Amino acid sequence: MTITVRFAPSPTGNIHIGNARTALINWIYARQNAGSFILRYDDTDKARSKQEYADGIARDLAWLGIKPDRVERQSERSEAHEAATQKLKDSGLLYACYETADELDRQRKRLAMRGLPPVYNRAGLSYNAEELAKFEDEGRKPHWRFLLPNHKGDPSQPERTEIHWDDLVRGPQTVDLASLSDPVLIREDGSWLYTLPSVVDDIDMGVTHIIRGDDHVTNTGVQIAIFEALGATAPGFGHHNLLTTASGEGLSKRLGSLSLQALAEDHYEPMAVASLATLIGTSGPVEAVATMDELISRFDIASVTKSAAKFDVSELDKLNAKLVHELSFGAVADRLTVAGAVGDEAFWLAVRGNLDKVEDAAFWWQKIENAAPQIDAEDTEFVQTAAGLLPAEPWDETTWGTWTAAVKEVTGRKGKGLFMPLRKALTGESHGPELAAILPLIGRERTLARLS
RNA sequence: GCGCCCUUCGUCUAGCGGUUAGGACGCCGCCCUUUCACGGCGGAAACAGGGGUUCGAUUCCCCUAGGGCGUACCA
Repeated sequence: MTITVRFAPSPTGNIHIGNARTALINWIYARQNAGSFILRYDDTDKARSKQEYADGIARDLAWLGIKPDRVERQSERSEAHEAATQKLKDSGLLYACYETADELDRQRKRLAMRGLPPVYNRAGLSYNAEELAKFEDEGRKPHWRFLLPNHKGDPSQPERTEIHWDDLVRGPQTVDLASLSDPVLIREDGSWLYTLPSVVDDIDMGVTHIIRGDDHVTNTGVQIAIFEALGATAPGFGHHNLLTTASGEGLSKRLGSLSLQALAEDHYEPMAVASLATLIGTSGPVEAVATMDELISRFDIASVTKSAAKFDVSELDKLNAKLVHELSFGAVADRLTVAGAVGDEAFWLAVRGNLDKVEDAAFWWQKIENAAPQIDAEDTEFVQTAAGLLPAEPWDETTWGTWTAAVKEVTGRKGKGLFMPLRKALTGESHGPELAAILPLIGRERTLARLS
């Protein structure tokens, strides 16, 4: 059986680093097992789902390096969902309820005040003809709940109230259905919540492993019950830990700065983001790896921890810089042009070690092309002397050594007093890439101009 | 309120009754380097608190505290 996983976002917003973690872990798991990765838009909520968000999700995943093997939309599968709905109704596992959201809210508050668990009372199971007539008269439409296979004191129900599964990351898990309300599967307006379509699609699409955030562990109990009610065997489950912000709050769609789109716009390397997003919260070293293949070979889903991990952007900055330092010219040539740094390979190799982001290369390009020389008053004479000792062209990486040796000889200066005035005159900066590499790029003519 | 889960250096974590409590990132120092960075070497740095159990608890049990998640006609 082909290992099949799915990433199933609802297209109701941009995806953030936490969603990326889920997508990446699914993707990597699929690749590790020669499996298939389905991108499935859970867009049953017509009011909030938007095409532009769906497009954005596809774009962000592509940026990360994820290319779905299949793309599906729940909204196009209502026939299958309808069939499953009918099946559940036929077997008496779906029942109509007429409480308003308000009434349900009050019921829960009442239970909470008495220190009781907020579990639905199953009133919908026992309306009499008179009550039903009254609801109809009032024009109320029902929403539909799935009858959980727990007995709650009802001897006609099976004994089993606990659902068990062996979680890919959390190990043996138990959910007690007796502490859960019968889930609403169909809204008053007749539309499905994500619950049933999700199970139906997972069955039909041959999903073998559901890998998602651990905010879904309780849901899993309900979902396994639905899988079984539909006559299917539940797939495997894996619940990874969630990411929080550095200050410990849960990630949410409100944190715009941690959206993939924002990260991309900030010029972070996709592999830096992917590395951090998948490796953090695991027992392995959190390092930036250069390729998806390497990430795939390094990641182990069993090494994911059970507690929430803090995602810190400053950590991303460091991984990003480290990655940039090792990027080959071929990998960045196109982007250099876009950034306005039209340099060649020699240029890239000279400056990459001083960059945090590839885009920063433009800064050094400017310094090489037309720096504003910085010459301190007390160095004026020294710099002019140095200008007079400039070797003839052609220049190469040995020119700097030749030149400074001559300058040292004549002026008697050495160390910082020797090279710093020259660096500042040539680049306008007191730090930067090695001058031996930079000097040939500047060339004799411009060097002369900057020294005078 | 109810339920589930979690708590080891600053951070991500290893540990599954007896360890000098290990690693990675970061930090500090030294070396390398005619700047910065890279690299090499070295260092500081942790078992949330309280009770048990035990010859012996980071490890097992209970309580407290802190945190995450769920508890929706969101996903």
